[in-house]
Amino acid sequence: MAIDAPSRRRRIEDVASALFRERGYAATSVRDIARALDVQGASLYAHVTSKEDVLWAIVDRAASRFEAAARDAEQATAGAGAADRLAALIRAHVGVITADPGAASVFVHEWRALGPERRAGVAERRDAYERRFRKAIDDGMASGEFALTDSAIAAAFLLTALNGLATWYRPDGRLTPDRIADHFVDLSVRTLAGAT
Amino acid sequence: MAIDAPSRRRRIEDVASALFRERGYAATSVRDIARALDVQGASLYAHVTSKEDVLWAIVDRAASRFEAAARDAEQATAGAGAADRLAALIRAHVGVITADPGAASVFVHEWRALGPERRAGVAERRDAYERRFRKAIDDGMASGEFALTDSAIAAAFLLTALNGLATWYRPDGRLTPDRIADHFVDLSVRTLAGAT
DNA sequence: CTCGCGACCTAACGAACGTTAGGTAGGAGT
DNA sequence: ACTCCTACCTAACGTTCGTTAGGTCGCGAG
Repeated sequence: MAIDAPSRRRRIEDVASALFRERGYAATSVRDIARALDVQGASLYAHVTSKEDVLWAIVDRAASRFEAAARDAEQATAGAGAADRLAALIRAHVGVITADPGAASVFVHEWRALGPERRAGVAERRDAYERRFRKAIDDGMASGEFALTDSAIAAAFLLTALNGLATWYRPDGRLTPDRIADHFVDLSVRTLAGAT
Repeated sequence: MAIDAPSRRRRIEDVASALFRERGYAATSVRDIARALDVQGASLYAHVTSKEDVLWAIVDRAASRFEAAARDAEQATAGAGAADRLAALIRAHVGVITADPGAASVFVHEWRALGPERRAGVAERRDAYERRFRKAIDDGMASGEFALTDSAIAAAFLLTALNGLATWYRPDGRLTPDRIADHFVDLSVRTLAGAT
């Protein structure tokens, strides 16, 4: 086997990501995933223990990527101001989404389909992740870099706009991930720091 | 029958809206909807011809509301500048979402579950609706009210942020619909008109 | 050569799905 | 009193779902 051939398990998750993104988890059957791999539905169970397990693997990996990217962004801007830190967080967020839009979209939209305990865990990680953005916004308000009357609604506004990228991004689109990140940083800073 | 008692059909659609919003169309069974109404699953078919028909009714009505609200907003700001027109469009959008978050959320997220012909029709109406925002943004760029380098990505950014409200809005939340509209207009204008 | 193993197959399971058929109860209109 | 009509019921249909069982094939290692 070639050294970098993706494992069968991994290829299943990638195909499932794309299908879950397009139709949603509930509307995608195990046989749909198998058909995209030119295989019988039952054959997947040699590599996978359940359908929800595939969803969990996708969501968990995507969550870890977002977390790692945000951690790196914060470390790289340790001494800088809140606006620079937020810009780095946004670039990291855009980078994770564009690197794997399927997984990112599933993470954003389909995690509700998980069982109660896993869903609760994801909700917690999601909240912690959003708090990093929230903190950067609050710090920016405190330092005068941002001019806002309500950081909670600004954070919700911004994060939804950022996450929307997972829905509409296409690798063959007009803009490269870097250009999109540029625009997103620009738009976000305008949103928060507009002249009052 | 009391004059303003909602019809049984309408009550089914309202309950279905809420369930579709929470779990998605595919993950909600006809028997789930029936259980929420304290009725057997098969009993719904006295009022409804199919599950997809319920989805279609919800989506179609929501689409009509968005269209009517946008039309009114444009008429009310016929002589004003692009920024004022966009502000009116945003207020209208927020108003429709907060008036019926279930239907709005289903319109935004679940229309993909419709059959091909209906889905295509909704996609077209959706595009036409978004073009109204796009036009206001382009007009604002032309008149100098907005300072942007790429109206397409700004429109996508903005519309996703606006639509996100359908996901996180709760009637018993901290902010009234009017206050949310104030914030959304403020944030949007900042996003588009930031000092460059 | 043979052994084991990864990858796949067919067949089938019970459960849940959307939907249909046919029937019952009660209230409103004549 | 009789007849609709609305609203609901139980029972069942065919299909699809996620999943299990058991078998086949080919290939690399000993």
